[in-house]
Amino acid sequence: MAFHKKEEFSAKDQSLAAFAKAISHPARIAILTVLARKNECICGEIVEILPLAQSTVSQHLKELKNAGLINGTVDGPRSCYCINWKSFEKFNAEFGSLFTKLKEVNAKCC
Amino acid sequence: MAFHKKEEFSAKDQSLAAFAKAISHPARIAILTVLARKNECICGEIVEILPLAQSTVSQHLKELKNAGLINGTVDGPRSCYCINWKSFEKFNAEFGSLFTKLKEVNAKCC
DNA sequence: TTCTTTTATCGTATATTTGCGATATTAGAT
DNA sequence: ATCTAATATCGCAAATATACGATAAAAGAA
Repeated sequence: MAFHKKEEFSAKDQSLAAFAKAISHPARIAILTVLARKNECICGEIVEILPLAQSTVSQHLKELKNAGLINGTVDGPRSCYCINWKSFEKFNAEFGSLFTKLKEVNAKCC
Repeated sequence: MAFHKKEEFSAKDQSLAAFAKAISHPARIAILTVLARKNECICGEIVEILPLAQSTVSQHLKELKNAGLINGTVDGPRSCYCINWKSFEKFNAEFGSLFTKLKEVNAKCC
């Protein structure tokens, strides 16, 4: 069954995989780009830019937030999101070190 | 419906998302690590190391291959895999530039 | 209070992913 | 030709992801 096999892998691999999953949909990469580009932490503006329904965008935002890649604060009837640079940088380093590690341990093959 | 909305995003975002998806499962990260570490391009050895059935590992290998992250060559009754460093490096750069780009266009918020 | 705007959440449909066992398939060994 | 070992693929079940419309919630404006 499609059961929690994921948990049998190392915490590091799980963490990196979770981060990768967060950015494994073009809509979420587009959202991150919009968040970085706009001066303010938009919300409904994202809906206008993306070819997706409001509820769908809200769901993607939730996933990015759960992954820790963005922060969200409530401002009246609207929500203000922005990139969590700290954790984003952490994941960036984590990913970079995967590549570095792979290269280091490599010993030519095929 | 869960329809091809993905195709409405930029080619670059789609490409990066596809790469992220390829490494969005700890088993696949573990496979990449094994492939990099072992001197030879293992195959069934991976099955022994991972807590997964042979058919499942074979499927993960297929996905990594489809994503272009590994190469596979048939050697008698067995298959020999190794990391495709060229495309892996390409994706690494692509990912790094996402982070760089986000930082560049950013203009403080929240 | 009632209306409006903005966003989150619920319910639902469909698609994809994950995983396994069983069954091909391939090629060397007997 | 038959057996064996290593892999890939098929068929299936269960879980998760994607997407939408409808509805709830929150707070300012009328």
